[in-house]
Amino acid sequence: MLFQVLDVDYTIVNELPVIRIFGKSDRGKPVCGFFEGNSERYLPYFYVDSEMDINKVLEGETNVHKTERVKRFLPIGYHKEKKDVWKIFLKNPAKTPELRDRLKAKGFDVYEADIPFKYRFMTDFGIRGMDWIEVENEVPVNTNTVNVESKIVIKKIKTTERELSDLKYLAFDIECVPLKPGSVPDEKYDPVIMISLVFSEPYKGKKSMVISTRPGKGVTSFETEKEMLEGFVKIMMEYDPDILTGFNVKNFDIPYILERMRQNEIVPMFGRCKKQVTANKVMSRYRVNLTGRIIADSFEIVKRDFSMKRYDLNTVSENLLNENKEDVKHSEIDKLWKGSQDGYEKLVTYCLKDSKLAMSLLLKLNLLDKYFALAKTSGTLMQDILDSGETMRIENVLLNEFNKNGFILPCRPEGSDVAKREKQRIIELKGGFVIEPKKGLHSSVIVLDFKSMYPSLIRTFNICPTTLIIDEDMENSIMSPAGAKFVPESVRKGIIPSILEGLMKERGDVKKRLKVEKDPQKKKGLDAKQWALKILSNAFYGHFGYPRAKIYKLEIANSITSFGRETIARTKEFIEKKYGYEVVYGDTDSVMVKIDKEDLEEIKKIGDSISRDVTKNLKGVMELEFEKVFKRFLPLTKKRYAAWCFELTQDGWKDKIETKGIETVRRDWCDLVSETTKRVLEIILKENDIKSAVKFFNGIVKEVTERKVSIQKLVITKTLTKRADGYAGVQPHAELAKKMKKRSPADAPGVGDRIGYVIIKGLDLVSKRTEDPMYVIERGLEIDSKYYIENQLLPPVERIFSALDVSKTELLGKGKQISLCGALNNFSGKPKKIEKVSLDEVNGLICVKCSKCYDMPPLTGLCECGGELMFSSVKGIARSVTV
DNA sequence: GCTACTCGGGG
DNA sequence: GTGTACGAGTAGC
Repeated sequence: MLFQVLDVDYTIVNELPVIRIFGKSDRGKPVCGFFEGNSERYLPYFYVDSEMDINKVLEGETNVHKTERVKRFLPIGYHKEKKDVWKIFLKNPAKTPELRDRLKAKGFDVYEADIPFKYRFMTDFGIRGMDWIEVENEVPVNTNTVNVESKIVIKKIKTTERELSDLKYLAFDIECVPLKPGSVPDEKYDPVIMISLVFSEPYKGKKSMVISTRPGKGVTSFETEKEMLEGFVKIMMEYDPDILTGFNVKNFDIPYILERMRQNEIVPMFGRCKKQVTANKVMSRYRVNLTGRIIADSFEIVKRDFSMKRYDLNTVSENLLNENKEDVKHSEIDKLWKGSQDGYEKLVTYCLKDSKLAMSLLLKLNLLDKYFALAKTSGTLMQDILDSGETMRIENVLLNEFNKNGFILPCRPEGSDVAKREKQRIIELKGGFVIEPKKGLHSSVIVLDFKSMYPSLIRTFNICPTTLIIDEDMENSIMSPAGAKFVPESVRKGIIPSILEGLMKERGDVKKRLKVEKDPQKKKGLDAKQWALKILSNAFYGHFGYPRAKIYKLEIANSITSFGRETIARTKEFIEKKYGYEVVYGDTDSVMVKIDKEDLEEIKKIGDSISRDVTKNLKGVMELEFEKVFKRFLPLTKKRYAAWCFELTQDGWKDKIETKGIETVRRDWCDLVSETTKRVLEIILKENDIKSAVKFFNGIVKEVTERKVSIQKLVITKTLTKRADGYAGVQPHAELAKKMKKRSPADAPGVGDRIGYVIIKGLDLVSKRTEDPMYVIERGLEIDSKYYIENQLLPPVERIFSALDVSKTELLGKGKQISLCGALNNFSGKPKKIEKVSLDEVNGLICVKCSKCYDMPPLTGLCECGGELMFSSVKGIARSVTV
């Protein structure tokens, strides 16, 4: 039998563990393989480095099975010889931490005592997540501990290479109604009213289903919530998906449904073993345990893989699928649920659409390809790849490779060590070298990059914890500019350099295959593979400087960056001295070289020849590459620039505007800002015309002042995350929500709603001058053009222009901006005092003593000169204002 | 400029 | 489950 590994866990049989491998056979059948061990039971173990007789220490430890004296290399520092260490075998994996902590408390050096049993097994038997396993002469097992038909004993394990099997997907979405309208549903009290399910393979001839406690067209209805939830479990078990998906199901739908099952006294059992499904809250996030299936939450993956302003299902589907959610507001769900049959059916469609979209995201965009590749290359189980970050992947690779070569790994640090490391890291870890940018707008700049710089440095200089020379003196050692010393490859090749060599060579092979591959499906798979190899290679460097890492070594991290800084500095010098070109900028692994040619092909030729020349003079596997051309390059500061970029692709040269560190989209900016910033950059970079860009901006300022800009472009949007009166400070959108509630409680925005607002003219704090755009249009209110110019448009644009020495006054169109107060003073000479004016005549504040004008009252309530402030209007100064 | 805190998605 | 885990963006100093 042949099957692909989806999940691994263990169960206790006769007080000893038995490994279970959950997978999908080549014939599309779910399988569970049981592995007990061959002649001997396979048991958990860890290591202790001690000269003492450990058996004396372990007397009375009931969980210890046996001990062995074995030879291993210690992981940190170069050691000529393996050392005698104790290998302690245990009975119950779950009780390992207890013993580990007792030994640690007694001062013993403990190794590999924090490896989950399933990973201990996988490492020892060379099994990686999503691997194919070949089993011969399978023997069926008689057990009722798993909900899988094919249950077999595994005696011998052999892995093979094969394409991904066809997996079965289920997308679902729940709807629930809060008992208290307008609040967020509470899983303790508020029932689930409806669940939609979408199947990747038909289930009883259906592509989708909606189950609910109210009958309707196309709805499978149940009498009670309890029956519906039982129905949900039944469908899940019968359909038996490998992958469970939905939008934010991991942090909402699943925990919610589990609590509803508890309230209804249903045992939550819908995985592939007879263990209850649990969702544990860890630091405000849930971790769901669903044995044998993989939860792949579309929301989480999209958030990781795509950069967007917002990540709600509608925005995400619009951007990635060109589809939209059904148009139902949260506050409407209650009405539709309780209202007419037509309205109810709208709710059904809405619920179904959400599941469909979640499924489409996963399948149409092949979102999982990259993660399947990461699971295989790092050896991590698919669920862990989706749930956890880089650390776990790296440490899995490390465990595999260290063990294979006779090394053992340290344990993860304890809380107090992490805190110490965090402090030390800030002080001692030095990053890459950023070349001071040459001011101005440059033309024809070549971008040259070091190919995989940090991994290449690690390989070139044999940087590894296993080659680090600790307090020994040795000839021929390699010394980094940071001072650490490593043994050369001839003495011992480091494990990490070897890992990286393997990963990088494999990536080269995959890329070669990718070039000739024609089949689009296979191409996607190969592309995911090369991406995973790159991501993994690049993550090693960071690991040495990560305070929670098993191998945290600042000497190593600093050695890598110091070699990097040296390389970049030398490269800059080399290019400037030998070629006479100017290096206008560079960051960590790149140099931007300004040359005097126009033609792209010609420029590339020069770039290639410089790269070759530099590479020739570099050590080891270091390589400088031509990357792209900046036809125009505008550096603002270190780490911030805009460029008109040309890249050579398979279909010739492709151009785009590239920005780094310049915010073009920000949540709290209105559309006008991003549009204007974008256009300004375009004029500067593409037309090479600063004056024209200034003129364009002057025009926008004028349009705003003259109120010619569509109000839609001035709308700023924020989400009301809690009740409007629950905010501590003054929040613009919360203030508006309060106002709207006063006007019409029924239509007021509720918690979770997005609120769009504009800033209108007035005397209050800006945050209190927020208004509903519709209300502004209806009432013909005046927007605060000064706010939009000074606080929205100017900040980003000013940063760009200051790199070109264009001043703020030029941007505002000098002469035209006489402040209203100035005009007022000029008209009236000395301000006259008027007792009362109405609010719409007020246009600012004025000091009675020195006549200085203010749009907003200073915090002190008084003028800088100490004078009293009065309202000013076209008519003069008012003591009070009628509203 | 840096550090501390908040909030996202879901209904 | 031999594991205790974000991260971008904004407010505040």
